[in-house]
Amino acid sequence: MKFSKKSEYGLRALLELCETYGGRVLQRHEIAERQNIPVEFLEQILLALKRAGLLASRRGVRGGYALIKSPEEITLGQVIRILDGPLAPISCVSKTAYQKCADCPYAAKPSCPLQQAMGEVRDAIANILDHYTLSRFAHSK
Amino acid sequence: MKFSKKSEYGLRALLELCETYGGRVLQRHEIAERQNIPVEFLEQILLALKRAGLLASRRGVRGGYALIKSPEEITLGQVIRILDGPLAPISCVSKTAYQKCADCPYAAKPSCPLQQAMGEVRDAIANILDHYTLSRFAHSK
DNA sequence: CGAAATCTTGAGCAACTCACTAGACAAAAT
DNA sequence: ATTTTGTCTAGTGAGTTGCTCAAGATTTCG
Repeated sequence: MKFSKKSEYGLRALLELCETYGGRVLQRHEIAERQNIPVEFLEQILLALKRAGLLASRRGVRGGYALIKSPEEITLGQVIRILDGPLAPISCVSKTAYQKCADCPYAAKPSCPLQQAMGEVRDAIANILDHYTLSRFAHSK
Repeated sequence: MKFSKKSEYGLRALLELCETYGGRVLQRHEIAERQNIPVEFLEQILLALKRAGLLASRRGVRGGYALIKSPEEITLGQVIRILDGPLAPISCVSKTAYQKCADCPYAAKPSCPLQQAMGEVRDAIANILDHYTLSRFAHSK
């Protein structure tokens, strides 16, 4: 029931990018050094965030990465879903990636006790993370 | 950010055991069949729950497993921690298994933004699961 | 007592995921 | 043209997950 390093590194990297938002770009090695993250691994994370539309990048000599959206528009939930997949603790209660349980005897029935409990958990997690913006995140530093 | 099959199977097995609480014992194959769980795998789960003091067992011809505590006294949080380990999404916010982050630059500082956000998540999860009893769980079936 | 039924223990294993590494390639600046 | 950056794809070692197997211990019943 843990978040991966990917999410953790991703959030820490965004923390740095929030600071220079609207200003200069940051290069991967700058982020990596300040946040103590293996640079090639960080790269994959930054690229994923770029593909998801959160970051822009420029190659070449004065290249680097920059936030493309304002920190108020980005939530921790978004970031974690990009890097770690759905938040739901079991897939039959996921709203973004629902999947019917294959082996659960309650799958066919009208209600499943597990689903009810896990649904509450999912909602609680999503409620926090989908309302926690990067601006608040970065500001609490 | 998922719970394992172990927790899922464990909870489903306890669902069955709640039904016969105070009455007869259940054998692993009965539970396995009804809940559609591989019997040898289930066994490991039942033994873990036994070692944790939730179940009693008897060997031999009329043997089987039975709940040793009342369903009101057992919470989903307890069960999941037994089978899956701590609930916290990152170990630096775990109350039952705290561990200082090795590489985080905020580890030394007075406050860490990640810790604050993840702490809220941890509390929300624990709040639900540590108050959700097996009796409520089984009753919602 | 002895056989059958059941739990107990420990080991093993294939597939997968995680965290990271490496290397070739593309584009931008000088 | 060369250097500096990002881009992409693939690989890899360690660990975890989900499960299987086999040998043993204990209880009941005939």
